[in-house]
Amino acid sequence: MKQPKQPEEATEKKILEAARTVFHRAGYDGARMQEIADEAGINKALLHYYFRNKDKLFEAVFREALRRNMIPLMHMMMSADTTVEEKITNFARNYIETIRRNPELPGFIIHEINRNPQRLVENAKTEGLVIPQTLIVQIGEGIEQGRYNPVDPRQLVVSLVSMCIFPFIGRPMIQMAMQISEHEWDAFLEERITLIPQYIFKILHKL
Amino acid sequence: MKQPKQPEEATEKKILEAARTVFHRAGYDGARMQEIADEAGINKALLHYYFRNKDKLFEAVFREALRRNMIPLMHMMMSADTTVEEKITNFARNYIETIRRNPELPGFIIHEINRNPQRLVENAKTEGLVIPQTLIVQIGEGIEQGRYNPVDPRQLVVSLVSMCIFPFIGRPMIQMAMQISEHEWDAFLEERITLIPQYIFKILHKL
DNA sequence: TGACATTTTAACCATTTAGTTAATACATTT
DNA sequence: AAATGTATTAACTAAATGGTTAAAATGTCA
Repeated sequence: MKQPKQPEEATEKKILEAARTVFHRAGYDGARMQEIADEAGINKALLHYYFRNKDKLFEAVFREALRRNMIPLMHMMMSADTTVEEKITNFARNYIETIRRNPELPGFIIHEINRNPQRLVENAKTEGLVIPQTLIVQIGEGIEQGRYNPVDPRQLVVSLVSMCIFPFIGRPMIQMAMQISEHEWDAFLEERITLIPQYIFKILHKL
Repeated sequence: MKQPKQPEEATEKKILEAARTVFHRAGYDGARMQEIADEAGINKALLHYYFRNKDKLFEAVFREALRRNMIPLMHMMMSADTTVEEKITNFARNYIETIRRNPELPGFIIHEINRNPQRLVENAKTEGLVIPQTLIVQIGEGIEQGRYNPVDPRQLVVSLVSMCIFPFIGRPMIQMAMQISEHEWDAFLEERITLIPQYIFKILHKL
């Protein structure tokens, strides 16, 4: 009568997927253990069997989200063998195309970090999330060599990242203010992939 | 023995202030009516006497937050008697200096809008939050007249707004990634007030 | 097959939380 | 000062919620 036992680890996976869905939509405070259990199609007690409590389950979801969100950023800031221009172009495309498939990700992470900034610090330690400054340094060198306008590299990078991330967290506001229909939204995002690097280069490059 | 009755409306004000503090910090789901009562220094039942329930109290806080956050935006997009350049410069200064005094505001609003996008639509109706497109039109005209580069005005305005708002919601991430100390943060923000318009003009203005 | 370990469930428990009630304090008007 | 309406409180209630327990189902392997 009962379902057969799941093959190896399948349950844990189902739980994590369900937890991701619910936590991403509702945040830690808005998420209910019962809802996660329902979403996973299992008993609530089984959640506690696999993950001792809500905190532990959340932590697993948060860690994965952080990784998924930060990896494109770290890749941009690091990879030694690309030019400034390549890093910026790749980042815009890479980030927007990746996050597009999980558009609630940035909002989730940012909300949870602001709810408890300490968590970021601790995860940074254990997960080795030290963000390398290669891009910043590279821009600095370009300025010294007179190839770029004398901008503050940090301000420029923050602007780049802002322009890529904000549309995902501010979508309803943007759509309303700019009168962009649901139907137009995808094209609007797509356009940004190429526009944002162009903007940055206008700021960076000497005329 | 008991405190004397408060002068006229003072209690309602105290409650709203306390509710603002708590809701802004914790969001709707994270806020506790008891916590708000404590913060206001009153009995929990008094909350329900002034505002029938949590929803009604929250709605009051949310409406005020929305107004405070959107007014600078609307002012920029509207005011008939300023140039494109003035609108952009004023907005960056006005928005950053205002929000700086309530840095949790954008995060609060964005989180709550994403939790329930419908609320934005309804508030827009009742509060008359129809955002005028004067700035967009003005930029369009400037392009037609050959004074500006042929950019998409909406993309440009979204970029402007992104650069102004994101630092407030992404602060912990930015500080960590860019290695900006608490002490340096204020100066970093201050710099953006003038930098952001410069960036925008580089994109907009013909060389 | 049957003993043993692992996985899953139903039912339960303790605490928290939004909201209510009924009584009390206070101010105002007569 | 008595009467009346408003503001405030302490104590309570019902529902929701995270977590537990003990038993049942399932798989493994000697």
